[in-house]
Amino acid sequence: MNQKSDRPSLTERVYSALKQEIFDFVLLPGDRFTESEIAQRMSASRTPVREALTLLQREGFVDVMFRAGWQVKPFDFEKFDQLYELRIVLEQAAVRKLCEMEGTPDLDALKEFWLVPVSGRLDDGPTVSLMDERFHVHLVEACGNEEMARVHHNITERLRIIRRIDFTQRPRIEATYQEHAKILRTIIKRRSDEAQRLLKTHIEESQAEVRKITLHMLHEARQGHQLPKTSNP
Amino acid sequence: MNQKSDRPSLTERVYSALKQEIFDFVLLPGDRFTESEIAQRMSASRTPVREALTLLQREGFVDVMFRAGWQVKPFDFEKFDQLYELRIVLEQAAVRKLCEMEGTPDLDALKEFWLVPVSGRLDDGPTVSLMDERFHVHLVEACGNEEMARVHHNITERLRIIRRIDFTQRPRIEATYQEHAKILRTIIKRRSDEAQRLLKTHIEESQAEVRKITLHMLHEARQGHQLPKTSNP
DNA sequence: GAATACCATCTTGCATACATGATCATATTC
DNA sequence: GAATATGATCATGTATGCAAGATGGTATTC
Repeated sequence: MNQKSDRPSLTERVYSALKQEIFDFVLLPGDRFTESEIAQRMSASRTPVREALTLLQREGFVDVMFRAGWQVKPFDFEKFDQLYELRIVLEQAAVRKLCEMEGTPDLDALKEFWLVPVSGRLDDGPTVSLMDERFHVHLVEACGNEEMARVHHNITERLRIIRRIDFTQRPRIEATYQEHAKILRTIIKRRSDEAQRLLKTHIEESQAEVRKITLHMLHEARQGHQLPKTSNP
Repeated sequence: MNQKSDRPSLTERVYSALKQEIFDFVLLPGDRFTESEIAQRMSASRTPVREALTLLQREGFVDVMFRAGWQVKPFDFEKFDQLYELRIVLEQAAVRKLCEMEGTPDLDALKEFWLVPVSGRLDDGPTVSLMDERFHVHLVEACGNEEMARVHHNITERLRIIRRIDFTQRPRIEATYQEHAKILRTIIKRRSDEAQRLLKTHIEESQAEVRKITLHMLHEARQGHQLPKTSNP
């Protein structure tokens, strides 16, 4: 009866592709582009492109200028800070729920990856970055509140662009392994407050690191070569 | 430069109008409708209607069936519970921020309405319902995190349909006045934990009341006249 | 030479056209 | 009479057409 037809529509295809291009810096923050341009690149008409862009706009990834093209939303560090703060709020709530849960929370997948001897650890930045994201997403999903998971997922995507910067450096990868392991063990022991504290510190450290590197990159870019025309105020 | 053109587009107009119709039960949960039908009613073409519907779909207000029309999302009490829980998480975080804020939080508008002698209280259900919503929204806005406020705003809209039920009864209006006043005073005294506790209880009481009445209404509807074809499983 | 006026071009916002698949009432078959 | 087959109708998904406004470069003026 409820067809739901999961045959992916063109709109969805364009939507995902555009979002991915933003994540992959194919479209840089501040870049301007037009609907026809995207339509041609994606072999679609303007209609599904427009629908995809309307969604991306609502989610804060792009801006439209009246009859004057679209723009990838420029970096806004204040927004990033707010999103980080929100992330902490949600993940802390999730951890609290996990610790107070009746049955055993489903953390097997996480344990399998993060609770391993040092010899079993990966050191590939992009992979660990991906797994780090999954760790936090999974934590929230495991607490059983789908709406919370949905909101958290959106925030995660908004932050993805800058979070990966965190894993360009070796020490951060090791720190992530250690901290994730400790957080997991504390949750398993049901020590809610301690787990929340660890989680908060963990996220804030990552946030601080990202900010440090980003500012450094911006500084370098401003001094040296041209910065992509990010019209940050 | 950045035009931003706040001349409201047709898409936006249709979007708001449709959402309002859902809030006002002009479109009932479970109702099915078509794009052309809406387009005609709103004096627009299908294009802006589709864009508006795409947004509403993403926000969880409507469902689309492949080539078989649209449907106002049927009541889903599990979702409502999850949204209530999320509301509590966000508002508690906001209250914590308010209590720990450096300057004086901007709560004047709230004080003016809620910290009044009994004689100055309103007893009009719809009005108090509106002001109740504003109370909670304002609380989150005052804490200064726009992203948190945005998410909270969306949740508030998703819950609006059933929250108004809470104010169909006189005692609940009085309770709301008392509880809001107490919460405000506790925040002003910067007693964070106490304020959070009060807020949580306040929301949960409202939630319990709503659920009680809703179940009663559903029961009556199932027994007596036909329920709008809400295909809840 | 600088600033302004103007025109061709481009871009979005909206309307419309068309194709494929879903739906439902009717007809047909056993 | 019930169940299935069938076809007209309708709905969405996508492409395209058109209009009004934004943009940018050129010409003109002082």
